[in-house]
Amino acid sequence: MRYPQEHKADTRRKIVEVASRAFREHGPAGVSVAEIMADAGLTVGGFYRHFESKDELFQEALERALGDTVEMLQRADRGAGLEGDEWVQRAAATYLSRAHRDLWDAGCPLPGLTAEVGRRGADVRQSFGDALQRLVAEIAGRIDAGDPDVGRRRAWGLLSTLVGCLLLARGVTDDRLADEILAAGRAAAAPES
Amino acid sequence: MRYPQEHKADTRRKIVEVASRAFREHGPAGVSVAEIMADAGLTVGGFYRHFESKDELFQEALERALGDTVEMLQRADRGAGLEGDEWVQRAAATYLSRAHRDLWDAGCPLPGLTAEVGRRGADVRQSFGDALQRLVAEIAGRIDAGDPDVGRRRAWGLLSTLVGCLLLARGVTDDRLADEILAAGRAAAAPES
DNA sequence: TGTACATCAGTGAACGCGCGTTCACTGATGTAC
DNA sequence: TGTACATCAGTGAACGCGCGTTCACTGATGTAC
Repeated sequence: MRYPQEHKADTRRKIVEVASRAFREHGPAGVSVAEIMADAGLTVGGFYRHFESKDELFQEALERALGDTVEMLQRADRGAGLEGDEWVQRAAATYLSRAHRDLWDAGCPLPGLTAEVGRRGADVRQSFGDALQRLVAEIAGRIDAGDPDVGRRRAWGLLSTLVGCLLLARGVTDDRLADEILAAGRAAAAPES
Repeated sequence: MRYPQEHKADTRRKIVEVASRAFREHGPAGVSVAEIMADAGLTVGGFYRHFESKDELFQEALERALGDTVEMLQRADRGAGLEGDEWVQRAAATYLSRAHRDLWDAGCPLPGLTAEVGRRGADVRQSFGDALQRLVAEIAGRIDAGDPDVGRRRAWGLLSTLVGCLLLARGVTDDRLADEILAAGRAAAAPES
């Protein structure tokens, strides 16, 4: 059956959205193309009308998921327009919250998927690096250090702490231990508070 | 053929060692049991005389790999017996070095494998959490803050930054960008230097 | 305006392939007599 | 001391299964005439 004009683009978007959640939750090796298509209300066969391979979908889904992180950090101050240390503290509290730790599928993809990216080809890593730099530029803009180089450096440092802390907190079973890790990460990310 | 007394234990150790490197480099989904056994100079069939499943091997290989990290951090000061901020600076310089970024298979397993752990069952995560706590106790002992609770908190914060930074640096293709990330991580991990 | 045809998003079965796991077998060593 | 036998680490082929990908097919819509 032939579909109206915008239909194909809508379908593609839907697949990427579903995949973005599934990959974050189970990792690329943990979900099949068939499962993703079923979640999107479709069947396997149609997949290759939209993507050349599962890898191509992975790359796109990852970029889309990174957008969620940008949004999360932008909304961290709830429109208060904070800057500098106050914003850092808010961002850390949001990112290193119990809620985010337990939210694999709609949260930041960096803790769960970056290792996979590192093991992939140069093209995936290139587009990932570009997206990362956009995220860091966003953070650096909020940090508001006089020198932009200093802002960028502090942004990479902050992101490292956030990502590493959430990763570790997600790796352990004991919730009390996870909370301890998250609290330590918040303290390390925003020292004066 | 029947083998001398210590032979079985030696073989098992060898398999774990080989697996520990292979899992770090390619991830658990990226290496087959057959490949691991071949690397250890054996054939697939014998695997189940030593392990109940690939998962059991993963768990043991991960614990062994974490031992490498403890050693790396212990040797970071090259026997100078450093403590406090000086030790932190040395440890960060070692962990967040170009060499360690490029050393997937013999380096710290935390950036590359923790996400996998987080997606696994409670038993793997439990033993992982225990090993992590041993590592953090080691770090806390070196940090030497008066209050042990503060030391532990700072140790988790430091480890978060180290792991997150190496993870991000390994995800990008551009070596210059990776170096920038590593330098930012070193600055964040050891602020006064 | 009406009609025949081309298009192409989506279907569902099929194809290969690799993987984790199983299994019948081997044969050198330790042990029982 | 010598011999027959039990043991069991290791072999290599085979079994199922799931997965990524392919393919012949469908049928409603847009388009050419």
